[in-house]
Amino acid sequence: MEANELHKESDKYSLTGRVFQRLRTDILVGKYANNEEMKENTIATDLGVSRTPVREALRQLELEGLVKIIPNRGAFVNGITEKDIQDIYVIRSYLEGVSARWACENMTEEALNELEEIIYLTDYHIQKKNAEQIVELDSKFHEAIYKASSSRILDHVLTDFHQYVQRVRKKSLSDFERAKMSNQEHKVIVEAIRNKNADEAERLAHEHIIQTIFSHTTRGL
Amino acid sequence: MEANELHKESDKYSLTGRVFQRLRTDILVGKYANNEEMKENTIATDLGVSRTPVREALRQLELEGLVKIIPNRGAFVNGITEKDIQDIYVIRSYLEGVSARWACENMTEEALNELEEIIYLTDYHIQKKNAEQIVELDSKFHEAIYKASSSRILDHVLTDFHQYVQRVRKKSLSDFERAKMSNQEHKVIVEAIRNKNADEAERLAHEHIIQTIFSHTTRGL
DNA sequence: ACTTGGATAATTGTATACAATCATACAAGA
DNA sequence: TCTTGTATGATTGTATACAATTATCCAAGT
Repeated sequence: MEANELHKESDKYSLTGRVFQRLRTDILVGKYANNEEMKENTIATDLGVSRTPVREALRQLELEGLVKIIPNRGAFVNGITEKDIQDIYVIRSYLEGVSARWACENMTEEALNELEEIIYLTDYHIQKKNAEQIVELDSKFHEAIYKASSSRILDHVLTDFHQYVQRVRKKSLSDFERAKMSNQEHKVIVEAIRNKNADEAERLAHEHIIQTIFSHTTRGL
Repeated sequence: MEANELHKESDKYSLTGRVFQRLRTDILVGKYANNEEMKENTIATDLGVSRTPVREALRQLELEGLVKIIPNRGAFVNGITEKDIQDIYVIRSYLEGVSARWACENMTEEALNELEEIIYLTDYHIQKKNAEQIVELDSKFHEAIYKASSSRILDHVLTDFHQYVQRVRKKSLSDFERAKMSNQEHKVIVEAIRNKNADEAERLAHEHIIQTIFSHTTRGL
């Protein structure tokens, strides 16, 4: 579990938080069949904990839409479909645009330098063909812009969606040709933000995600 | 609590669900000061329940970002600010656009007729100056389009945001001049959807929310 | 006066116990 | 054979008990 994947302090320390993360991952990577019942007792004994943290985790997952709880009946898996992923990308394409726009007004010099450092490092790892690091840096890049938008609402929803798709398809950037183009797109986005060209930043960030969708669908990833 | 305000089955029946709704409303309408500590015991005795449902509700609220839980320390209110509301409107303006676009492909004849019925009814209540009904119909209109987008992801996030701002400012459409314009905008949106003019539908739905922001800020609501 | 240490109280975290609800199976009757 | 009722077991809902952690207070020492 990478550090940037948790947005609740309690995730690190509390049992409930860990159970939540665990179940979320398990659902997203498909360890549960869709509509499968998630019995509190079974999960609890499997994980070696009591029912209490399991219940709390299940109720959190319900809020995220990953499980459906029918009162007095139980919790049932609501995995995300291929269409859900596609939808999320489209939604992200718009919101990343807004994020880049707002970053124009709020991004600090340090944050900008950090972005450029990420781009530089990414170039290196593309050369070395280090898929793992490329994905990691891509996450950092996007989340840095989320933060720079200075909107906790936008940051919250984008981080959620980003993690959502991230977990399902880690393989996105293992096409090194696409990774190269992607990093190039990152470059011009940062340039637009540095020049405080909000319209351009929004358009470029939007197109960037659209490109990502395109490269997915054409390659069947 | 109107029927369209709950998107979890469990809300109706379980104690946890009711406590969740109650605390959420209380936070949004400002019954708790920002950063105020929400002690499990206090809330439990206040509501006449045990700590268990309160804990589960608090953890759900944490996921929504309405409270911040510090492990072994407690839960603290994270109320939404005026800026948060503004941000939500901007985000909605984009996503309502997407929603209208997708509705072009998926909306059934019945759903379209329902939309037109809502518009017709709204005209009536504007004449009668029934603010309550106007707000209610406005919600129905938007949520019908969310549903018609045939995207559970988009529906989920838009419904959340819509409820968010709804609860904070019920007064939005009590300006009858604005309500008139709003309904006019609804009319042309439906027309665009009926004609399956996706670009136009998106643009109009987007502008519609922008107008809403504008009427808020200029009137200081 | 200020800090530090430790006892005590308050609060959260987790587990368990009990109550309420629902699913299943099976038998009785039409 | 099909329905229906009922008993039984399984599962969830809620409350409570206990453990772990943290906050508070006060006294002792510098």
